[in-house]
Amino acid sequence: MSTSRPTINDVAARAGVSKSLVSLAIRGSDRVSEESREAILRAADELGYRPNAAARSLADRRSRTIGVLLHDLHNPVFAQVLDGVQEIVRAHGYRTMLVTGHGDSQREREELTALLDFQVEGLILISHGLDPALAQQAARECPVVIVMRHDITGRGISTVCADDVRAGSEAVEELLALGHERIAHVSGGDNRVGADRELGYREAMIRAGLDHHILVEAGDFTESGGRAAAARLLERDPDITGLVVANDLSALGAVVAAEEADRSVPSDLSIVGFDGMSLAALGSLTLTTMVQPLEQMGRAAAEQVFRRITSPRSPLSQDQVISTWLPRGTTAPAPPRG
Amino acid sequence: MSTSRPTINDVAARAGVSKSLVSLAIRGSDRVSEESREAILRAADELGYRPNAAARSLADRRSRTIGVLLHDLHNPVFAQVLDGVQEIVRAHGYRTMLVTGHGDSQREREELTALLDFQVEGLILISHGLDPALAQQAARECPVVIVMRHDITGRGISTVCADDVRAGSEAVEELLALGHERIAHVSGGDNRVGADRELGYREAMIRAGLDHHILVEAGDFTESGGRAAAARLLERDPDITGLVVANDLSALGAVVAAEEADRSVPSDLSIVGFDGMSLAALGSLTLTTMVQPLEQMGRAAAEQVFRRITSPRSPLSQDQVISTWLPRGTTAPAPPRG
DNA sequence: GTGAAAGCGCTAACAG
DNA sequence: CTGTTAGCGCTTTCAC
Repeated sequence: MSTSRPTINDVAARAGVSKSLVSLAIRGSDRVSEESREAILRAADELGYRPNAAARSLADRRSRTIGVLLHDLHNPVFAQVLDGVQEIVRAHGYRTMLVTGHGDSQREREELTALLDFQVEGLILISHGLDPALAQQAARECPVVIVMRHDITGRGISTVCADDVRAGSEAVEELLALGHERIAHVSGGDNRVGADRELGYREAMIRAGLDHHILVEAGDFTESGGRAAAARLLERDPDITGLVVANDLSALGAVVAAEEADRSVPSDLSIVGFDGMSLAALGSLTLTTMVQPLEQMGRAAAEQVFRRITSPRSPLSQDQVISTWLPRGTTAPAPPRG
Repeated sequence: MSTSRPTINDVAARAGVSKSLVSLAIRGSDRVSEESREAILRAADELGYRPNAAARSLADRRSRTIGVLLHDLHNPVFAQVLDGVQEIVRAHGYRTMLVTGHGDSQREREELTALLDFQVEGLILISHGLDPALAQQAARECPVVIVMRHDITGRGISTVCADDVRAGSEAVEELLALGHERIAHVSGGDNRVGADRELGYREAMIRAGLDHHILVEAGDFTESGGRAAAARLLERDPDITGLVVANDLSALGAVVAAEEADRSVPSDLSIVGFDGMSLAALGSLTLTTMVQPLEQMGRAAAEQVFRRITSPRSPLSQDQVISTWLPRGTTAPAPPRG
């Protein structure tokens, strides 16, 4: 059991050398004689020695750890971004320490604090509901990269985002191209990503001269929120033929609402989401969506963190990635006017 | 920037006391005079002091951290278990350190090693493909609780599992009750969870005198694997009316395969999954499934870990939870015999 | 090459 | 109540 693990001293004793030499040998320094190295490695192996990470990061003053705050784990979208992050972090020989705040700001603060207490060397924040003050505060202690929220800026903060306004407009424009006019919107609630997509929707509608058809109900990026909001929209205006929904997860909810309202998708009603989440293509239901390059965003974020760790004076970046239209099973030409 | 955070010494100096007293005050000991406490807390606050987690866990010889290994983050099922885990871990004032192995055994070993190097006080392993040797090795260093794999046992290992054999049988029996006879199975590949569910399927078929209709194709717990396996089954025997699929994720894939084979679900073909994953109810597609109480399993696992941390000699448990039939949109009475 | 000594920031006796 | 003294396990000068 926890009969305390062997320490560097045990190895040193067994190999008959000093602990400094063990330290060097373990980390593969070349200033150790072949002979000593062998003895040390063998002793370590026999003892089952492995360095204590806490001691090392204390002495080293670097944790070799990147902290990642995720909104939550239920939306697979975050997992996709995380994959990109992990790939780069691992490549640098670092580890990632993952926490989630479940969209609760207080909880996010606690978790972030815990990461900082652990002396993470960099922070990647992936949460659309993130409190800007939190991020700015964290940025005083280590490099911070924010994914999906370009509006949070400040000293020490970089961002990796899609152009959500443009994506919002493009979703509308694609529906327009399919002949839709009565296009409503399920928004993403009180946060910048949602607000931007909604803005894009509104602008595109106005540009198309369809201001009078602008119709919005608030969702919250969850499946149930999207379902409820879509239901309200369909009740307010049964003539809607197109629905632009703030993200894929709530768009899946909107599909449910559509069926409950006896609208068949896509023949009666076209639905578009955002994100390109991996599980959005299921069964009969393959969601049309504005895809974001999620893994790529994760990689970009991690790369930026390491750039800043390596050269703290390197410039802060504001990466922007491109969202693209991915037509699948929930969109079709507008039904003939009734 | 990282201009080194204030330490306990800085606080002590500023408050005009010794660092031991600061240590006590910070942790809320009552052996500190009201006067000193105030001075210390104020100094700490002014300096923005927060204890260094690495130093603390080194001196304390406890990390107050529970390590969690997850198969991967793309199957929302794991997120649900994790929620239960986190709830309990937080309640104990501990933190969780989360890693994933993406189903790769070598990678799982690395990540597990990293957790142990960090001196986690307990380990919760949630990965159906887990290598038993890995778990047993880890159990020599700290209490280990394995979720979903009752077959991995050993000194220091507890388990929290559903009775997958029974669940497998029950899925079949429910289909039998709906009048199905030609019931095939998409398995979960080379791991015990999958094997158990398959065994349950086989046993139930045999008990029903339907051995000659036993038909199995191997999936791998992924959506695409389920889709491919289901497609093969439908080709091998077009008369199948029921499909028991090893987990929800692959069941969703099976639904796609069914539609591609022009079988309509559930009127032509009933499909059952396992797990009760939150995203299995989407749009027209609400999957019938054998639900496991995922959050509860997570809580049970965490509670067991703390029980073992608190009293190392407390008995190893083998918790078993109940899977229940949740009929939804992908099952229906068997079509009349052609 | 190798070892002795001095910390990293914190906790934990043990005296006062 | 409070300060002193030792470490926790590891890295890192800096002599030899």
